[in-house]
Amino acid sequence: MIDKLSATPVYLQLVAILRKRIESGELQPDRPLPSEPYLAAEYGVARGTVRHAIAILRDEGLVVTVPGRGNFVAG
Amino acid sequence: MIDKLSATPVYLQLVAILRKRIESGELQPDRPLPSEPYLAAEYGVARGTVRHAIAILRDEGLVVTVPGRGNFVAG
DNA sequence: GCGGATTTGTACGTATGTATG
DNA sequence: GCATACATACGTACAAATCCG
Repeated sequence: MIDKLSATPVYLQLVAILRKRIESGELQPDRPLPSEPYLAAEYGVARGTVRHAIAILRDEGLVVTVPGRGNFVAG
Repeated sequence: MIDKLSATPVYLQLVAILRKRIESGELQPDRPLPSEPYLAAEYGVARGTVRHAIAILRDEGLVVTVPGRGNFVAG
């Protein structure tokens, strides 16, 4: 999934992957994304990199973050 | 300047400080801000915290970042 | 053109705090 | 109280871009 040798930064690769998972319907509106630690383990990246990617999706309005609960696909 | 015990996160305190330095005219349009390592040392915070604050000012359009050159007050 | 210095960019790891369930 | 999850903050390392001698 993630190519750490690519010219595209890992966090942008992750943005693209998560956006695809959302737009494909695999991750559905009002449903939580996998937790940040889970995504970090799933893709073999640091949690900070996951947070960087999610922050971009949040800016785009695709994701809503709720402290203590999780990151949700915008409804 | 920075109160690490405040309820206001350090990076938001830094946003307020830098915004004031810009709006007061101390930091002038098209002139560079002090470098990130310099600001980090000046305020006794980590460089990541400085970058967090600058990213917000960039989103607000007050700062323009040029890789390899520096962060500039929007002209 | 080359090398070194400076500055921002990316990525990692760790620790602690806050909110929720 | 405890476990889970996000928020903040620190530190480190290296890459990439720029500039200058």
